[in-house]
Amino acid sequence: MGIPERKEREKEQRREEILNAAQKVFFEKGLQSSTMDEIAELAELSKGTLYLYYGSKEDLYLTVMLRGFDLLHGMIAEAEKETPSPGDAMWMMGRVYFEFFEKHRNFFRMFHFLQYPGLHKQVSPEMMESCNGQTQKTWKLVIDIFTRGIEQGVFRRDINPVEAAVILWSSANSILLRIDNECDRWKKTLNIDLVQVYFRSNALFLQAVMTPEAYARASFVREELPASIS
Amino acid sequence: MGIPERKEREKEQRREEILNAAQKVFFEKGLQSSTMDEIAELAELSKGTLYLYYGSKEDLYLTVMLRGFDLLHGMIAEAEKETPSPGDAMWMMGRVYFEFFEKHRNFFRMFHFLQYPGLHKQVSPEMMESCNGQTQKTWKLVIDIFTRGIEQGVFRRDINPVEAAVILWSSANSILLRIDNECDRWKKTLNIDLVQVYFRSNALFLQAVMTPEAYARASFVREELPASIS
DNA sequence: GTAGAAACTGACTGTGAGTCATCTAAAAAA
DNA sequence: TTTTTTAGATGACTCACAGTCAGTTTCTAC
Repeated sequence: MGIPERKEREKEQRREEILNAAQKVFFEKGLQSSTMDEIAELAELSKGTLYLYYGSKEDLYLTVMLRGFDLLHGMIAEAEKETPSPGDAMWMMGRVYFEFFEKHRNFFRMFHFLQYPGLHKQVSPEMMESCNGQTQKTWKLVIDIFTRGIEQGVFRRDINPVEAAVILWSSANSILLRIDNECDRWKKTLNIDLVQVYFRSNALFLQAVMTPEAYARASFVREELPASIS
Repeated sequence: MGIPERKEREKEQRREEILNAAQKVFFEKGLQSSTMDEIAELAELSKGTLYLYYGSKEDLYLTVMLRGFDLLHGMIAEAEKETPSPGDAMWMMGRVYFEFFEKHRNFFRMFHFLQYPGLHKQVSPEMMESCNGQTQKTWKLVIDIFTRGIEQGVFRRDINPVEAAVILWSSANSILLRIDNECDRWKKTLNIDLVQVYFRSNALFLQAVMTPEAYARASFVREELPASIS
């Protein structure tokens, strides 16, 4: 254990410490209302030091977000491993994403930073690349399930696995976002439980892309849905 | 025409002038990069004056956005009026939103301000109310088509019109957002045309919620899709 | 012990949202 | 016509905060 190695370790540790402080502050206040001074104070470092480790506030934010991506990827990978039938696995994707949404709401909210246009000014290209790589990895998992399902005759042969993944993921994401923002409003004004809508939407989609035989056999069809979280 | 009336008119006109300047600047630079000073200069007024007419930068932004909502509402209302069959009308909703997306991309992008959490700090409650009212109005149009379609046996009786509207709108919105941000990436890395995905997603959804007989009769099924915009 | 490198600091700069004491010109009153 | 009142407009100012950098401290090597 030479000195350079120890220093390298210490540097990495400092990076982590900063990231932990940032995560705490970002979770509490969101990107806009968090300040670098506050993060620095929590990390017991000066503001200048933060910039030795991270290029900008946004870079720091995205690095925290990547932890969320990792977490979600892990959850999805595990669910996929434990669900051999592609039809059921696809249904599990929806359930797992919902579970992630409930347990790690702060990370879920961070994800939408990427989608919000015009907020990327300060993000370094390398950071952008990291994020794209991470998302690609997770997309690949979902697309592969579709590909496998088509080969096994579970999904219709005329659907494109990538297209199906985009459709399922986009609508799931969009409805969860609505649950996060507007759940109470929909409940009050139109008596709609958006959580139910989320699962019905996924079910409707699967019914549309699965072959009738596979759908009839699928075990999720009569599964009990989670209760509303409102 | 008394003096108070004239003054009132002039005040309203000034409000509009400010709004026009703001729209131009926001369209060019987005919310973050636009400054009140720049808007003031373009409107040939001092910054202080802007705050006599609008409570905050965000209020001003949302007021511009409301113009976009109006525009979209008008387009949807007209399409609905000219399409008697609820099945075709639902398909038209997707086409009209796409047309809006293409022609008024700047407004489309503004819409997502509402969804982005934590950006609403500076928005006045009245402004929020206005936005909710506007969106409700447009939701109602879509929901009514579903309700009518169910009564006429075009849509399955076991679907809830509000739920169907949420699902269709959310997924459409989400895919358009992806087209806006990531169209080229998907084309390059996976050779996927997201515009096609958008229309296929809508078609898949309609197939799932329409009765088989109505679907067989629907005129949109074999319609030619718009070419990619990439 | 000392030279030099690496890590850290915090006062400083620049920017931009929002404020407010002051000014101006039009309307009302005299 | 002159004076008073008032609504509307102004822009210099404050305050907050991201990002910088000249200077300081701490650690390593010799």
